[in-house]
Amino acid sequence: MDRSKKSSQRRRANVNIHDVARRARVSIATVSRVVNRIPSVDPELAKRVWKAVDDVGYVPNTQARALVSGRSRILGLIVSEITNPFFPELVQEFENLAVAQGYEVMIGSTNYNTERTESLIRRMLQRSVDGVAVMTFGIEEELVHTLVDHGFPLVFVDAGPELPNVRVLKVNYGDGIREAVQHLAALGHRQIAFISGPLQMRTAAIRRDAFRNAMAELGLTVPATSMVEGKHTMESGKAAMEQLMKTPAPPTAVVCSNDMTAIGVLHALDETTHQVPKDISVVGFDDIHLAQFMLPPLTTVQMSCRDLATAAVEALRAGIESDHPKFVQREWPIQTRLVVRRSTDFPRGSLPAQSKVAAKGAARPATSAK
Amino acid sequence: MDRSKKSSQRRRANVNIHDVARRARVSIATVSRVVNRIPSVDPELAKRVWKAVDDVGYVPNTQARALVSGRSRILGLIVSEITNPFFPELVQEFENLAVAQGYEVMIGSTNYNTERTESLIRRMLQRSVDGVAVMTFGIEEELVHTLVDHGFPLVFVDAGPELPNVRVLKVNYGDGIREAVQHLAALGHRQIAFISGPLQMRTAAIRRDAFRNAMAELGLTVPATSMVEGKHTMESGKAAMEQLMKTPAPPTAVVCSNDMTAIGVLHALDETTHQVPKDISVVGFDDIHLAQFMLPPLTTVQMSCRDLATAAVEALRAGIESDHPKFVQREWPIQTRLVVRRSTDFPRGSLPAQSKVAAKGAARPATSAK
DNA sequence: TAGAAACTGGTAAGCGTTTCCCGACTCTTC
DNA sequence: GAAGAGTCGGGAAACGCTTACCAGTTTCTA
Repeated sequence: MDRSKKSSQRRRANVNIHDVARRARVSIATVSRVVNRIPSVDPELAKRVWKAVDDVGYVPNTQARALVSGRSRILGLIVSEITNPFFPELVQEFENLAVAQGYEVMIGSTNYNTERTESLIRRMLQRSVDGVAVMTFGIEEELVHTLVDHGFPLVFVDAGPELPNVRVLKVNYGDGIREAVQHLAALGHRQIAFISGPLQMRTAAIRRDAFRNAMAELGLTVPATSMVEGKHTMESGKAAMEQLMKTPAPPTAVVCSNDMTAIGVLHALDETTHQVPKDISVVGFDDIHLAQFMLPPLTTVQMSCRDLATAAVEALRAGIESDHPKFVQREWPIQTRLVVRRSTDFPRGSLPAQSKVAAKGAARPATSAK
Repeated sequence: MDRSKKSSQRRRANVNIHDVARRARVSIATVSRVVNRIPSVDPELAKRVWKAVDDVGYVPNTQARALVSGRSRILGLIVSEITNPFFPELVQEFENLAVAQGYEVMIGSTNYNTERTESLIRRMLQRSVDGVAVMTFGIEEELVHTLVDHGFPLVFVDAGPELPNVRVLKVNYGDGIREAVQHLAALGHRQIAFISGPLQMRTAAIRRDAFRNAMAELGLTVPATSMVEGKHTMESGKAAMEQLMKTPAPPTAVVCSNDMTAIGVLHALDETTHQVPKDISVVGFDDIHLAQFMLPPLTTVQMSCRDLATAAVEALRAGIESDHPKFVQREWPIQTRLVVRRSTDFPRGSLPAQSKVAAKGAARPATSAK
């Protein structure tokens, strides 16, 4: 009863700019100008056009728009794996910001798979995205090359090629990790171990170095057996912790390169008689949503998704919309900070009970657990 | 050195079909036919064209294609909240399947927010998606209306309007929940409580009814105090469990309407002296990834993301590509089944130790914990 | 009051495809 | 050897929009 209107074949275009023009008794050029808010149109006329738009229910066709303007108003977002809880949060923020700026976002996960990644890039090319944010936290060389060749604005995390259209989100791992180490040291820990991510992943190496430096600053040494390489997964975290417990002088605290690793550590300890935090303190990194849901809720270094997303979208927009893309800053700083929850405490028997409260207060910075 | 080629203004189109045509010394029509694998082209000629395509690095422009063909080859996917761990898994599967069929997917989350949802639908309309899967597990009436009016293929979960272009994924909650109840009953539980989702959410009501029926089948009664309404969140699960423990005869087992609720229950119990599963057994629903990472790993009713995604994509494709969309089946069944992990066990002291093993074997169906 | 400047709004040329229609060519067949 | 059937491939018309260019009006200045 309603769809008989225009069913020449299968669904064809809805109403178009001509319908609006006819109804408002103006040319299509004027409609276009009104819709795009080009100020040279008489306000009265504009009002008439808007009314017509409303009356006929006109929605501009993005494909046509993109075709003629050369910009798709789509931003690509490449992450490692969408099922890793860190990323949905990032995606969400990114999407909100992009949409607020009139962009759509095309999401893809590499799953650490070259073939998949290549197809992903090809897809983005085909849809002619206006720019791509690569938030994989690991440089995958080929990916970089393919993308760079095509000349559209690019954003990487931590490091990226020295090219005019590339911006880099510089995460300040040092601050957060130093806070974590100092927090543990203030609680009385001296034997602090570190479970890193896969070291060929650049971000993993950077985090590890940040840990080493923070320890050195406090004059604490880290025996080789206290540095274990994991894979940023729960399983690897569990395995790493089991290995740490076998060493002659097991640590009283463990700092992990990401939260999933820390969760693995919690699991490993759950299978022993050790309790967290009474026997061993655990610190994660990322502050994924899940961290606060663990038992006990995880003390962790927060890397704000919102900050990351904001910087990424802004850097991309700057590259796309600026008249002088060359002069846009190349590096965008991102802060990290410790969030203290319940997985860290004094090492067993380290302090007399009555001084605990004071020390605790001192050792626990900004306890904003959410 | 390379980009001087064609930089009339800001980045303009790369190579186009004309370039290929020129190089292969054919018309653009032929190139189009070759690229679209229309069989009426002489194989030799086709080979020449493919070579030209390769030589000049031609990538068809999707916008133009979409403009003329009227199909964007984009599938819309609407979920409730991408940060709820259930959804990324669904998104991933959906995307894989869609891409395999040559579609791109446009994801959006409603966040239970009407305004946001409206803008989302407007965006999808603008990008002229070929179809939309609404996987929110809750009917939001306005959403439905807006979508339905536009006539493109639609997929809903559980229930949807009776319209020719609408397909419905019918989840068989009954089977999985019955398995869960029988599992608990077999272990010896009689006082089994249920924490539902928000009951105005259709899926929540269905799950609750499935629980009631399963209990009735076993001749077990459910006192009103053992049915608590939650909100499908961790916080609400925690609150509900606290309420349950205050009742005169607290349950020995709790079935939850989703996993997040169950996780909340775990948290509530963690703050008491009750242990899971020794004192209380807990069963979730969904089998989110996280479920197996809990302490203890959660026994839960699995609703397979892959099944859901597969059905959604297929139903959508059927609506889009079929010559006779009317004859495509309206209902697509989805199974559920129990996955037994470690959060369920005998009620304390219910069975003598020596018979445990046997009972356990009997009571634990298909223990495929991953 | 004439002429220039400032505004408005219309015409039409693409943007890169797909696809209809038709002509050219190759085979058959009588 | 010519006519009819069957292939193949090219020309050109959309698809819906933006925007350069231009023409008509109005307003301002000398």
